[in-house]
Amino acid sequence: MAIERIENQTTRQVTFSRRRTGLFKKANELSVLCGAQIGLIIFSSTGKMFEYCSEPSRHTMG
Amino acid sequence: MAIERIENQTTRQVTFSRRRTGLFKKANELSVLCGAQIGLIIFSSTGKMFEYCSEPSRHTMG
DNA sequence: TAAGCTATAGTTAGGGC
DNA sequence: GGCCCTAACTATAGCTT
Repeated sequence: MAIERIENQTTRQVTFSRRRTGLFKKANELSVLCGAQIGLIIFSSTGKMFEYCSEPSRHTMG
Repeated sequence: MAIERIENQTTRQVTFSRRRTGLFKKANELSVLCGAQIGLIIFSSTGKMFEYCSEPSRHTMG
């Protein structure tokens, strides 16, 4: 599957929902596995905002 | 593989590098496929910063 | 550390409800 | 919109060099 804008609105919406969930999951895994601090903010093409912020880690924070 | 802090420093470093690359790639794919605007900032456990910001999309920007 | 390899675990497109 | 399913695709852990 080519990485280019999905023109069909329904398909784009479904893909956005699925991949956003996957991206948040991956961000959280990276944070936990490696003790990284991560902030992630997404604005959909309709302007809706979604965000993720990692938990503070006792390994990097006091 | 369990999602919990990797204690071995070498393994953690390698995993951080690999997964960070993967996360940036996924963020970019989501942005392009769905016309989303995305900002992502990562601080490694050693305090080094990495960031990603999507390209402006003509579909959501003027 | 950093590549490169590869088996396998994980993600997701497409479809139905 | 959400949830479930499966086939196909992708990411990556563990290993070698």
